[in-house]
Amino acid sequence: MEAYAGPEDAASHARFTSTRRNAVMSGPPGRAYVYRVYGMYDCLNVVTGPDGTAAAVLIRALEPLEGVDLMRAARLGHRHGPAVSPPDHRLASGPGLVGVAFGIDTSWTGVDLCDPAGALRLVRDASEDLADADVVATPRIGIAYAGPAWAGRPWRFAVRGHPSVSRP
DNA sequence: ACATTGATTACCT
DNA sequence: GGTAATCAATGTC
Repeated sequence: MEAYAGPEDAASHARFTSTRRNAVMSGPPGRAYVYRVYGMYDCLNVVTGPDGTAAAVLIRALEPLEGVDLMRAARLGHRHGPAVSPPDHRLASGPGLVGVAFGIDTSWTGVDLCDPAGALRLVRDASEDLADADVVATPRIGIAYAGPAWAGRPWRFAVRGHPSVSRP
């Protein structure tokens, strides 16, 4: 995952004046912010700042634990679904692929991810204690345009050596 | 109204 | 190593 701040963050979508795309970033936390990159991939963020403060976390990758068959089906049905299917652990190993695997598009923006009855929600899985996970912090990916001061910040977090992480 | 660009990925040599 | 696909948003006229 990767952290993005408000107008002061030269790498953040919130650096621009509020638009229909990024307005939700300034709203209450726990909501979804989905944007389209390069005209093809829809990337999922979780709004994190308090209401009135723009901030969000981009879900860059995740490990498929259940519904692998559904993810493969979603991938095949996607307009940019690749011809060959990857191994299970690579079904969501990138921000664009997370969107493809879950069938998420920009219409999901604003959805409350903390609603226990929601179709897409954040849960705490007590069966796996991530407090002991070997987490590494690295610079964010693909934001060199923001300049060294921001591109150099280690705001990307990943489990070290995890097979589902998008890049080492 | 038109030109440029990106929080990416898959496929090619 | 390089490039095509494809569009919302920004910047320029």
